[in-house]
Amino acid sequence: MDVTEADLPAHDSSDCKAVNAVLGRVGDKWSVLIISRLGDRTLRFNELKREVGGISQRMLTLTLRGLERDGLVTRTVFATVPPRVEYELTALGHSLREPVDALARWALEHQPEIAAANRLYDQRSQRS
Amino acid sequence: MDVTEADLPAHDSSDCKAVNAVLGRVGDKWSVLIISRLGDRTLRFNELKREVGGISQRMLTLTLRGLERDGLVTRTVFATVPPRVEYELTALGHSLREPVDALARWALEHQPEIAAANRLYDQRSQRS
DNA sequence: GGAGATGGTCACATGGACGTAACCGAGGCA
DNA sequence: TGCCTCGGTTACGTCCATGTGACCATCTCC
Repeated sequence: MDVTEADLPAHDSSDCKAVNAVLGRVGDKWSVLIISRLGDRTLRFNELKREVGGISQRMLTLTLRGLERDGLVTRTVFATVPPRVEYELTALGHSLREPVDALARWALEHQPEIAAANRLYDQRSQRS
Repeated sequence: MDVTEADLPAHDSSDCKAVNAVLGRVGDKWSVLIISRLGDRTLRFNELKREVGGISQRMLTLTLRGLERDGLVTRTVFATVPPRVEYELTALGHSLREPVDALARWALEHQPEIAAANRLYDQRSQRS
């Protein structure tokens, strides 16, 4: 049987676009970190900022807006003073953690091989 | 028990770097497409260029170099004339397909939800 | 009265990602 | 002689993502 077509997950252009959109999100360092932090509990804007560490206010806002737009997090404003805004993973956001964690596990598992390949490659290119 | 630490896949900074390196690769549109194309058979440079479609020669070279450096593909030069160069997934490269395909499957599966969330978000922000 | 926290927005700068096009060297072919 | 293919490399330009720092309004606390 011909599996060459069947086991490519994204083959037509519309599928490809959807996959690339998700891949773009996942390729984004901040999105992944935020989803990871939001995994166990809801966090407020500045809590998130402190927890993630190193993210600028602007990027946090932008990233959260993107995640919200994709239906991965919910934003809840409490009209207290000072204002309080809580971010929480949606069910969709939680379900994304599974494949992302799988990828992270792969990265950790194969990190030594990648590092070794890097060293080998750099050694060779230096020799030339 | 306290699982808040245990089930975060990347927590210390070195792990985080490794994960981000892989996430960067995966977030790269071309890398994923190339790995996908190389999944079933080895391809030559221009075959790959034609198969992927829309990639510039420069980006193909750069992306392949990156993948080679990470030990995901092998580059084999045949000293024929005209020269022939074949690219092939390594075992490591093949193993990466599994989590990446999982992510792609997630994307396809949840594409309608994401699209719906997008529409809803855009509607709301337009109303404001 | 002034500073700080909260959750942003806006203007600006900059670096890196990416595309475009030219060039290359060896050989086949007309 | 000159053009084509293959598999690049290099120079150059452009655009977008991201960081920086200022500003805002409101309330509390010192």
